[in-house]
Amino acid sequence: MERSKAQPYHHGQLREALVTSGRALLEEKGIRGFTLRECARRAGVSHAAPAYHFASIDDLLAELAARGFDELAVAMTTEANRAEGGAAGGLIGQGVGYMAFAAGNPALFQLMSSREANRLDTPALAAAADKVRALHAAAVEAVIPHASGEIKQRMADFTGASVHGFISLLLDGQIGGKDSSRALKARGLSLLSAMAETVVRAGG
Amino acid sequence: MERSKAQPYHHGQLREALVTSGRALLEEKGIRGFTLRECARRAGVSHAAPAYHFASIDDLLAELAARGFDELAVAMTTEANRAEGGAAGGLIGQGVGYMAFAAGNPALFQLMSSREANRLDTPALAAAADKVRALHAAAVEAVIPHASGEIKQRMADFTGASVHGFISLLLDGQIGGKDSSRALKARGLSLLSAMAETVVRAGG
DNA sequence: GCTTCATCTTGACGATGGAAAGAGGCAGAA
DNA sequence: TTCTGCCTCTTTCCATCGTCAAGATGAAGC
Repeated sequence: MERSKAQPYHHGQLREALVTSGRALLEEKGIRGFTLRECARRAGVSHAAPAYHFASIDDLLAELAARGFDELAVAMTTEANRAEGGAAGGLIGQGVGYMAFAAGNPALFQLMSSREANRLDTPALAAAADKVRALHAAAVEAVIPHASGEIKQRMADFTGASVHGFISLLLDGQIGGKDSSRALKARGLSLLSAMAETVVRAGG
Repeated sequence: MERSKAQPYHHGQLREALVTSGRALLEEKGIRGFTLRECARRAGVSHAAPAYHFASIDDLLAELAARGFDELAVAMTTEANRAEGGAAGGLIGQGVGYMAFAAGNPALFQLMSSREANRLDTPALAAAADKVRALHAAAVEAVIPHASGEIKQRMADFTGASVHGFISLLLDGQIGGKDSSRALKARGLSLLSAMAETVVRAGG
């Protein structure tokens, strides 16, 4: 069969291409609309080609989730570094990065947030999620370095739950149904600053 | 074909049977492992029988989610009524009911929490979710009846996000990985009481 | 008893995830 | 250079899925 130069027999970058097309497909069709064959189609290969790179569709989803956590970590770090206000500002910045990532990649974020319900579990995914958690714990630690371990953990629970819960409910339409994007950002920032204040108080 | 008395041609309660088997299947196999045909099999009917009662598989999932919200509302109300400590105790009770329901029905809860990602949207589902939200708003209102509308809303955001975020992260293994069930309950209660205290302070 | 009609079954269609077998092309050995 | 082996991709096949269309069943009203 004739083959154009754009689609040689050996793709060469198929794994990356599948991750890219898969991520787009996930956001377009949602978790339940995601199919391996459509990913392959968009990457320009046959439906069985992905098998060599991903053992199963769940393996590809797990890879997408793992890369999502990597990217989430970058977003959190970037915003934390840009923020002013010392350690507390850094913690708020992490929250901003977290929410911005979730808002920008809602379906991927939901996949990451419900990998248990979707039965996804690979070492790479666990490690990527661990890294995000460590980043968050370090930010809390920086705000209240002299507090007890228990208080630090409680504050990490509290801040993590607040940020994750707020953006999750928002993306799911449970809060702020008719508010403007601008107003929602203000509500998010308000939540973040109140949250940071609570942590600071807990450290004193 | 011969038919046992247990499986007459007309099931009679098929809709209810499908909801029951579907709910069990959801918890067993997760959202991505859920199939309409398996629901029908467990209900003892042919694979096409559900079509008369549910327009599509998404329609059945939406029904499961809607009933989940109904049940969640009952759990919240029951715990709130049982709680002591006035309005603040009631708010805490709602949180206890919320977490208990989520912990007892993790897959269903995740379905309810990501219906956007799963593209589920029916009037009954929206109404059931609204009722839960109204219940929560009323509990906050009862704690700080004299506060401004903005503060009430902010406190509802805050408490909703805290409770939802905590139990979501917990069910997904993001927090409390190796802790005992007892310790986790304590952490949850600690979070709830701190949360209620924050609301009370916001009202003064 | 007969009709009617909601309910359920059977059978079919296209699509999916996955396995098996074979073709294509690159890279190292001769 | 040519040959050989292996990694990659295609083709073909299978069981299963959701959904549709057509037919069978039986309860309820006449």
